[in-house]
Amino acid sequence: MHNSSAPLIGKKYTVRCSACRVRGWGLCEPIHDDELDVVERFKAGDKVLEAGQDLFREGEPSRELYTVLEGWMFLYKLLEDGRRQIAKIVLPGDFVGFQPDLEALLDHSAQALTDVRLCVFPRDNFLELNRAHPELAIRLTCLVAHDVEMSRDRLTSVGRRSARERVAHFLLGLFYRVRLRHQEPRGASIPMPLTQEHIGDALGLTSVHVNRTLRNLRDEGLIEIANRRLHILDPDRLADAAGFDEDSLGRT
Amino acid sequence: MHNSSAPLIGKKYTVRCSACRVRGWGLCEPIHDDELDVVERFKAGDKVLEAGQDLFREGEPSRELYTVLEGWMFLYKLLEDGRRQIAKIVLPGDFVGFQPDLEALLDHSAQALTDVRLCVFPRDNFLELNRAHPELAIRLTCLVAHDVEMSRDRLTSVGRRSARERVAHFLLGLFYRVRLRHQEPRGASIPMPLTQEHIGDALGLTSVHVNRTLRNLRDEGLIEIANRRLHILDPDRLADAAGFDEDSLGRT
DNA sequence: CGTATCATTGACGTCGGTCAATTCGTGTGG
DNA sequence: CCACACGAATTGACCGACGTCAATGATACG
Repeated sequence: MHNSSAPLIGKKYTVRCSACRVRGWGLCEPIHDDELDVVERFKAGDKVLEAGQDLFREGEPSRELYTVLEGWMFLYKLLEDGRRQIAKIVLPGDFVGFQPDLEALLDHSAQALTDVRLCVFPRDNFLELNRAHPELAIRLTCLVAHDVEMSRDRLTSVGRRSARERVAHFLLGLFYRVRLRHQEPRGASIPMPLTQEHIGDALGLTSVHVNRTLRNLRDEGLIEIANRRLHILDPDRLADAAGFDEDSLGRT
Repeated sequence: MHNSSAPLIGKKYTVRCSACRVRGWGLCEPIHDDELDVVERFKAGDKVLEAGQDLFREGEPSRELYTVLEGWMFLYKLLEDGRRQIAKIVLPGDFVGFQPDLEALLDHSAQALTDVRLCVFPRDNFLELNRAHPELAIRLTCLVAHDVEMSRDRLTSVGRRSARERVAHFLLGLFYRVRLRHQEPRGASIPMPLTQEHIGDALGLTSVHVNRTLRNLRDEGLIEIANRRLHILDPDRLADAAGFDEDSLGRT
């Protein structure tokens, strides 16, 4: 199991903030270049995870906070009997692990979809750092507030849209989100490390029904999934199928 | 239409922060008593809304931020064809209207369930206020982060729980949330201004199915709804029906 | 009283779930 | 290079939870 590009496992260096791949996206975006060393001194190092591994699990105490540098993850919750809800697909630049009470136990889990490299912040004194750097605090608030928006969007899909609309909406949203973030070639396709089961667990569907829905969309020439990549063949008609609201494409 | 207690409409005075009913709950909780006048000078006044009125609507520019002082509201999103998803039940002490980009258009609407009194903050310079008061900024972050938790909880319900589990979970969660907040008599009942349609729109169900589900729970002696009040008759068995996770009762 | 809103209930339909078999794809060992 | 293993994708047959439609009550309010 490894990323599409170069494997991460084994590379043991620590990313310098000044050369950080997500300099423009992560928590540190509003931090002045010449203040960056304050954050860098605070940073506890990098962490590398293989695809399929959990970064943390619901019920554990929170020890660290993370910015994803490379690779994809997802956040999820489990019910007692094993039913799973995936709450968020995490892309490079996303900040994970924050919760209202940093002393409390974690209320959700996080798992790597691909091999992943993370920037690690110690939990202790994290609020101090924010107090000392109001810009950081405000940026954090905005990141979290954006999570609320995405989460309510998803809730609206799962609560009120048909399976077809949900899948179309999800794929299109993911597509735009990835395209905004990756400086990658601007083709009409993105990497697709999610299985149909992942998609189902994100949308409140079974993988079987996701499969049928994807086949419909494929048969109609709207999308294509091959080689672990998602191709958007007809964005307009896909947006129709999604009942997509173009406004909701803010800075994700 | 009016609140269970005294009607709000017509009372035109402005609540003093020092006598604020939600002093211990709202955004200002961490603000020192002797600093409170800074916030008070920032406050733009009170606003009163009748039950059923919208405070703001999706797509409008954001002008103000609010703390609910009295009464209940809900946040919701509409699809083009009118389907509605209720994202949050808003109680006194809750802060509403914040979004990642304060310049952007609102991505959701807010409506009063009962008559409501709000504390109004101007949107402009709100971030300045936060910059000047790091405690406020951090408190805001925590409030927003708590919204994420609640939203993901709801998502998990809607995505992965049966109608029965959803309804039981929702009622129990609301019950605890209200009880934590109101200094009210600690009986086993709370006010219930929500219609069955509201409950359905919050849980991704139709009002008809909510009705049937409520009847089941009532027939089994778990709950009772009468006189616009919800009575929890058997919290333990209701928690069973919900597959309720007792951990998730943090400081809501 | 008349009207409006909400709750309730029955008959019936369907979207999406369940179960299970088959195929595909990719990585592994011989 | 081939045989095999294992997870994921695919497909069909069937089913049931929840939605739709529509009628009837119950309450509240002007």
